[in-house]
Amino acid sequence: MAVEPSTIAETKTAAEEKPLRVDAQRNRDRLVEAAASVFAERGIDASLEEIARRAGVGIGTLYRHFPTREHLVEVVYRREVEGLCAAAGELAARHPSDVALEEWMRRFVDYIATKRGLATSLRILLTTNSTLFSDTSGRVSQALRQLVEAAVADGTIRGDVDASDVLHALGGIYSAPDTPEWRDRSRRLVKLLMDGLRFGAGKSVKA
Amino acid sequence: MAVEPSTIAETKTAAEEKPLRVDAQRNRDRLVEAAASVFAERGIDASLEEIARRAGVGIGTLYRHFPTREHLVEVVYRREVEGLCAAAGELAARHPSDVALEEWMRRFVDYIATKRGLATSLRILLTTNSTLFSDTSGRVSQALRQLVEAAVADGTIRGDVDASDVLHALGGIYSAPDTPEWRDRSRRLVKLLMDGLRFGAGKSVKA
DNA sequence: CACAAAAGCGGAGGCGCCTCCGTTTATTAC
DNA sequence: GTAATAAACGGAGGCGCCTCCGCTTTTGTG
Repeated sequence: MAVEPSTIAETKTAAEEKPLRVDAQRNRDRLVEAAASVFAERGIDASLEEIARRAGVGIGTLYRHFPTREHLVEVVYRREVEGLCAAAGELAARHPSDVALEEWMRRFVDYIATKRGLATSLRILLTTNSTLFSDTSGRVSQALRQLVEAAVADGTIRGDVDASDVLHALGGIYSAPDTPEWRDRSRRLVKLLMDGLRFGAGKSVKA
Repeated sequence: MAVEPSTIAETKTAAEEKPLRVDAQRNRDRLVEAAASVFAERGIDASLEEIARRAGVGIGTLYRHFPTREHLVEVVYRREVEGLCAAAGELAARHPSDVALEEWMRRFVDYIATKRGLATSLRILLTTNSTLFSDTSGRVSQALRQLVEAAVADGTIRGDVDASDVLHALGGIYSAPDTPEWRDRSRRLVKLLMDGLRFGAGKSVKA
């Protein structure tokens, strides 16, 4: 899926199959953008007409590009994963490795918050498109591994853990239903986890 | 479907919880009746408004009785199972036991044909209402057992099989997707199965 | 029977889904 | 540049979902 022409998903589609007419590509991008924000704020059952409206295109255009709601959901989902993974590299480049890891986990939590709503819709997708999940979950854990290994390597977190441990530790996030306090609690969990990871590290960033 | 007027599901609801006003009960019955026939001919996604129309009631009435499509589906489904099980007893009383068994299996096939379409909707139901399945499948296998045991007992079918064998043999029906010839093939399967069951029976009904 | 309260009715109305097709815009060829 | 063709646009229209609430019918009580 074109990991990066100019960062993420928007332009990628151009190179992908048929060279789509420029207006078509522009509209498609707008739709994805609009869909991401509308899904985020109204949930997965948001009105497709609102998405079209917000993208400034007709409803017909939306349907031409995305014949079903699920198609649109999938694209948005993939885009989010893409962004999350790209963030790993950027954070690693810009921050001390433990901070990068912490920040990335924070974003992961937000991402899960989105996906939570998508769950039902994804369930449907998974029956049709089974590559989707293995595909993306592989990418996510790879991104996490990169961060964890870097932090272990330079001693900002303890050495006796690996990426799958951390992923497991984050797993607890799923359990909480959609209570309003869910987000806060998850953040606390991330902080707690980071404290644990930093404890007993070879050295700390700012002694 | 209505296996016959005053045996089954229609009237039962009255006694079940609150003694529903007579007009309400009448409308409810009409709705179930209409739903059964509309679902049968248009599939599970049939318009609820058409059901209301066919029942001769307003759409509001439909929604008052059945707040969601799934509620309505469940009632229809249960009613069908009820009919199928009741048929076992009646067939046993009116026909030689092997003929009763054969006829019942034929009806079972038709029932599955209906359920096929319902599958998706039922999947949703099952997450909510998990008694439904165990409940009904128990009933069905009990009905089958009754027929098989009777036929074994009077020697019209071979003695080395039991109800679960037969149910298993019928299981193959599920495998076929929704080809148009599906129904015919299933009938042939039933016939074949019956021949196998009669073969080597202690005696046959009409020597 | 009469009357009030409770229960139920039904359909208008607002919204979303999705298709269809006449119009517009980009692309390609000259 | 212009013309021809293909690609894409967009929104009207038809249908279904579901809620809401003023009206009707039943039921209980005397």
